[in-house]
Amino acid sequence: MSRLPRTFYERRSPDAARDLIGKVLVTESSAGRTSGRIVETEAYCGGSDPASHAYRGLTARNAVMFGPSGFLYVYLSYGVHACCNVVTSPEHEVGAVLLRALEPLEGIELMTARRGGRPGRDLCNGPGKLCQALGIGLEANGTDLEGDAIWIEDDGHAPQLLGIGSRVGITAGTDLPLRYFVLNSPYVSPGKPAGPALVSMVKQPES
DNA sequence: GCTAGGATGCTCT
DNA sequence: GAGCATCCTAGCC
Repeated sequence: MSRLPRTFYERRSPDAARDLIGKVLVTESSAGRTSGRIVETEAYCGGSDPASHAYRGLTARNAVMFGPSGFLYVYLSYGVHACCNVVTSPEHEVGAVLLRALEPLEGIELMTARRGGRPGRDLCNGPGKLCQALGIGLEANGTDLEGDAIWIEDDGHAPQLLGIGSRVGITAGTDLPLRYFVLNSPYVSPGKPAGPALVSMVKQPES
């Protein structure tokens, strides 16, 4: 079990989004430790991607995306739900990876309580849900993933079948295959892709 | 089981 | 003032 170093995040968002599948997101607070395996991500490519918050340039909300890689960008969606991104980009570029779904691993009781008693796969199968389950709120915006509150670990696990398709819940850039997910995982979010659901699938070597 | 629609408040034009 | 990288519930099959 090793934490991902900042160099892991210092590359193009689609590459980082693909390689984050199978990694473990961990949060630790006074309430306890919770963690889950990442089973779904989406890449947002800054200035070249009309669906990205960074597309229209630097604002007070998206300032973290324009900062160094390996930090958390958390924003409020639809005025109700927090959504959690990891800032990933080579130097002088802007990009982020949206974490959409997790397979719960540790602290399931705490997650269930945070989610109002909802059991099983409904704990983390959506961007708003996983933030709620792991206790990630707007105050986590700008958190350093090399700190001791929130980080991502590599436990050597890699999914055997990786799906690549269109992103979910957006109205621009819908034709870009920038959504990565574990095929056949019951923990992937139920949202309907804006474009083709499955563009391609990749077999990973067993690890 | 599936689908449609309302809630909700911040952000940007 | 409109639009949103969503979630939940009621209603229907």
